[in-house]
Amino acid sequence: MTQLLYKNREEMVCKILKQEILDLVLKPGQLISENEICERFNVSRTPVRNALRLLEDQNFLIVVPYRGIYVTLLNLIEIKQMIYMRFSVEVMILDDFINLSSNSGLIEDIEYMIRKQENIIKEPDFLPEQFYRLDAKMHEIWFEATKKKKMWEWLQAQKIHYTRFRMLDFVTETDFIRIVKEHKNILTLIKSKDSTRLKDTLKEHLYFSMKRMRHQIDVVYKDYFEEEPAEGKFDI
Amino acid sequence: MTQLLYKNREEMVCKILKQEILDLVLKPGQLISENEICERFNVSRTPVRNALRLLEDQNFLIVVPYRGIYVTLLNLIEIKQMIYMRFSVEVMILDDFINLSSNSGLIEDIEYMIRKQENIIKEPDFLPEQFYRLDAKMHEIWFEATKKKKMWEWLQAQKIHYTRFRMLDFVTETDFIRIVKEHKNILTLIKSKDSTRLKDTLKEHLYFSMKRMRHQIDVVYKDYFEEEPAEGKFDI
DNA sequence: CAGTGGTCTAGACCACCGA
DNA sequence: CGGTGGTCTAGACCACTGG
Repeated sequence: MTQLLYKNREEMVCKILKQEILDLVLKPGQLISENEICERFNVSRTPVRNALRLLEDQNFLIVVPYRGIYVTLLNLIEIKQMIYMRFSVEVMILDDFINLSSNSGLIEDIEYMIRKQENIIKEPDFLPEQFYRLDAKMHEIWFEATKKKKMWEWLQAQKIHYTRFRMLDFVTETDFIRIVKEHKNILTLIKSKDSTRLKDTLKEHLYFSMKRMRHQIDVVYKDYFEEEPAEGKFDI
Repeated sequence: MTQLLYKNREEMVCKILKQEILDLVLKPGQLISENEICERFNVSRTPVRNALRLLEDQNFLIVVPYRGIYVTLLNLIEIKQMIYMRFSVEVMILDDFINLSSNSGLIEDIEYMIRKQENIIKEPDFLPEQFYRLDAKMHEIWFEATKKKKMWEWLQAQKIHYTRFRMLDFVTETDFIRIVKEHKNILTLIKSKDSTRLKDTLKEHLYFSMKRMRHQIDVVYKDYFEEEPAEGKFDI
């Protein structure tokens, strides 16, 4: 039974709904109902409510009292600010990282991660998720080395909107070769301890997905996003 | 009745426990029990469990399955990383802020906040909480102006440990005059658009509470903190 | 009004811990 | 073993929404 795959019904409901939201089976803006979920999974309200509350905390759902529960729309403002926060923090972290007395072993780690990235995108049955996992692992290296692991966890916890955003990105064509090339660039700059150019390259790297998606956002996936205030559009 | 002060029993339990934790009535490390809470407030497990889950999410409690629920210890590592994140982000924000074309009105806002701070600390029945609220309001100005309000909210949401840390700070003697002086310094540097010195001053400002508390942490409040790995002690 | 969520209870049974 | 939390159900009643 499905039962055995999950610790409990709450987790089952939560995980399944989450995946459906990420996969856009449940569309941004869509209405869902407590009772429907109860019936669908054949469980009582308690585990369903707990699951829904979790999903609300994680920003997948928004509960409107006495009306209904909606899948959240993607929020470009939040995504931009998330990227900005990543950028601010990572600039400083990398600055610390290149000044670490003994980072030679770590540089090898980074080189290894990049090689893995190169290999994986060549495989015929390659899945974008795998790449994003490797990408995250690489960034994690310098957070860990500069003893900022907790910060990395916080940043990860808040990136829900960003995650779904990237999910759209899968559908679109993603230029993994370019991404790996940028990673190599970053590595070179780390080695040469070129703080200034590192900053620019990192900015380019983190903001690239936003630039690439701009058209898709404005046209194809328009309904999945919250209205933006007009002035906010070009000042990422 | 107490009932009328709160939306529901869950909120009542949550708010009261939270305040007791912040006030150190419930001490870091202390064991509490679900059943005790139920009896004490005369409510069933459901609202208590929900309240406890919220407090756990907010890092006030840690639930150890089948054993008990403990008030969390303060975690210096997290506090340090929180300050670091504040610092990284705020450096960049202020850099954007001083380059804003029209920030003259905003500078007046900052001046106004600083004046209020000066006044409030002179009052005889002045409470530190009021000062911290004003302090937060001031920092918020440049987050808002650079359109990074969401980021500010995220940072606020994660500062629980930091909040209790500051709570200890109340007990200790806090040099509010110095803090206001630093604020004035920051303002001057904003006006002169001196990005480099702004960075240093901000660092000093944000890390000051940590330095001041160092002795208290190591001696007086030792039991309230988690063990730190020895090497982490001096590398904030 | 009917429908949705919001709140809560009582009580059941299970799973794990430490003595 | 006894005690703690972990999970879940069934069912009750309330409060707000929209038509």
